[in-house]
Amino acid sequence: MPTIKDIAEKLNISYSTVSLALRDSPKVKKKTLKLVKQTADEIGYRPNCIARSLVLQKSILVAMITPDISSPFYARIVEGAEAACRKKGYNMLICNTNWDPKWEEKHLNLILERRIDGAVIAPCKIKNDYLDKILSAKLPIAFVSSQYPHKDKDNLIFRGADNIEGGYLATCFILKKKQKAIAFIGGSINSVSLVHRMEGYYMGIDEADFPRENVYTYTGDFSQNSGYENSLKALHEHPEITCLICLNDLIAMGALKASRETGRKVPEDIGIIGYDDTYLASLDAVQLTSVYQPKYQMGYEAMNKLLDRLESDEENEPLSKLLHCKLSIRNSV
Amino acid sequence: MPTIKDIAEKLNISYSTVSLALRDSPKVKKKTLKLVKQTADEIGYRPNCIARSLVLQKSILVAMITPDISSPFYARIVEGAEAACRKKGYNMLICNTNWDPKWEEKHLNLILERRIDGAVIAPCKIKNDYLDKILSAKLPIAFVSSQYPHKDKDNLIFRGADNIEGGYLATCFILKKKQKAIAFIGGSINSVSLVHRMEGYYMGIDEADFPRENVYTYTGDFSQNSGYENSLKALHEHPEITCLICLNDLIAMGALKASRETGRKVPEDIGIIGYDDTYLASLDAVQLTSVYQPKYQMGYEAMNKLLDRLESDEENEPLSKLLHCKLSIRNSV
DNA sequence: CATTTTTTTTCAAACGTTTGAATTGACCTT
DNA sequence: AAGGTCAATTCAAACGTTTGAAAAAAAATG
Repeated sequence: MPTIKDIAEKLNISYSTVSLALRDSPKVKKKTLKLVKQTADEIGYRPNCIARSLVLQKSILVAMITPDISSPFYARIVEGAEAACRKKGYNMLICNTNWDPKWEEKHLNLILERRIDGAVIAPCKIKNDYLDKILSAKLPIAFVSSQYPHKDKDNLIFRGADNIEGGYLATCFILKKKQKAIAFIGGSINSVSLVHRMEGYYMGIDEADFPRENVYTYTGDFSQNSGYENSLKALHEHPEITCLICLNDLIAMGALKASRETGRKVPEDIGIIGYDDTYLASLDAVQLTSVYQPKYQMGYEAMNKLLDRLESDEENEPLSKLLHCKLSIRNSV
Repeated sequence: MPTIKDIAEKLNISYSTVSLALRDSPKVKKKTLKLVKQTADEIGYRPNCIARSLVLQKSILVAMITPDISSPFYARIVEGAEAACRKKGYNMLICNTNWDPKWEEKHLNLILERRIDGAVIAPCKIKNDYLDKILSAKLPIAFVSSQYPHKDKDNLIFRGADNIEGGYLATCFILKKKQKAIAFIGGSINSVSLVHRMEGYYMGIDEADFPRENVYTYTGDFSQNSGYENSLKALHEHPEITCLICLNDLIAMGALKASRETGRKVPEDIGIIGYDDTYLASLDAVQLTSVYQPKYQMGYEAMNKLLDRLESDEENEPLSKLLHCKLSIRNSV
């Protein structure tokens, strides 16, 4: 592949001049500039980003770390982040952790070694030693979806939805109608956002004076299958349940299936409410009532803020911002 | 950030030795090796991939270009590709083209400049001048999903499903039952795979001696909404239609909605068949019969083959491989 | 025409690695 | 004691850029 030197030799000028010319420096004579660009085209010259990165000490490369890029929730966040990158001319590395902290660590290490300029991360665990280490290593990081508890918390970029609000909206809504018993389906408490969400759920429950002994909890992971099995179990152990509160839409899909299989009609016999309001919920065949989170916006703003920080030090709006949830009411409650 | 030189100075040895030691060269005394690694740990040394890439002339970085990473079809392909990268220790850049050849070109250019080692691409257009240029620039590229027509075709890596077979399976299946009229919904012919798919569809139609004048075609894009609108139009213009053949699952979702809204029951009054067999089709609430493509496998194998080629020149299995489709029969026909 | 000023070009070091060739020093042979 | 072998280390160039400082060339000034 041709280099700057090749152009220089061909034109019999120094390669400093070529370098300057290629970047439209006003220092170089217009005639030379044109000549340089022309021969660059001719021999098919491409700037070498690697060399450039080495001297400039930045890579114009940024990473996005998510637990599961194939989930409709994270996919939408990734989309937003990608859009922000595209707009600013950055490239984005995508790293899937599969909910495994080991892989999260591995990816973060690689990011450090690649001298990536920064990363947006949707952490898969509430707290991590290596995340602390990375944060003290001053690698610019933005958190999305889940806030990270860190001593220097006020200096962290974060975009996520108000999960307390989201949970609160959900239980308020379902308890407007009379419920005999309700159950939470899915989600082990391993992230801050879930803790908040539960807090919100219970706020609504207490406010409606619904007896806590009629609230059951079934923990599991975030998959459709886990939702299915836990719902079956719940409906079997407590047939009086009139509403399944699912910790995301995928789980709700499983709950829908379980309800139907046990001969219950939705929403007549049982209510089901999801969380995230992914496009699954909006499918005509599904029509799931769900708590909307501004996923795209979260991804976009987190990345955008990160890139802002990379490019200048002036900060205008706050680093951390909690976005509002709202209820997408459809036909499952 | 500390460098090799820092370690060398601290230990009063040359930095060549440090470099060797860090990579476990047998040339360096065990005692020194241990000492080097220890101090590297102490001062928090991280190898600098950029410098390394510059001298080694490779970046251990690979790109995946897709039209739409948020579509369940491509997302699954990306997952497969990502898995292959992870296994071999490569990082993957993800590039979204949004079905826009302009962005495809831009991404390819950046890939060239970044000295990315290679790319897997799911092209958004049947033919492109700049893709030709890139191919002659000898950047290792693997095609996935859509085959690319190129003079040096036999030397291209490709993994995709047999779309002729897939289309054939679909029409054979629906024509086992009696149909009055059928319609194709969605998809403009801009990719080789679609051409093949249509060929397959018609193979089945002709084999069943179904009259071609009872076959209608409605073109559009690949979105749910396009599926919805085209289906409405089709059912309005030709109420006798008894089956909608959708060019992907998203379109089928729209068709499902349109059918329901016009008071038709699925599958009693109208049959709907999708393509790709994404997890949308498998949702309990949806139960869409669809043509399965091995998406994950396509992504995985394309990337894997690409990485193989990057690491050695020996080729054992063929570069290009057409995978089999099969019918996932559910409850919509 | 000699000076000064301005424009344009070149020099050379730097970024952090890798690596073939050269060097050093220890130990063994004869 | 000279020569040879081997292990361990060091030298120095290379990868392809950028950039402040120096130099050269051109233009303006008196």
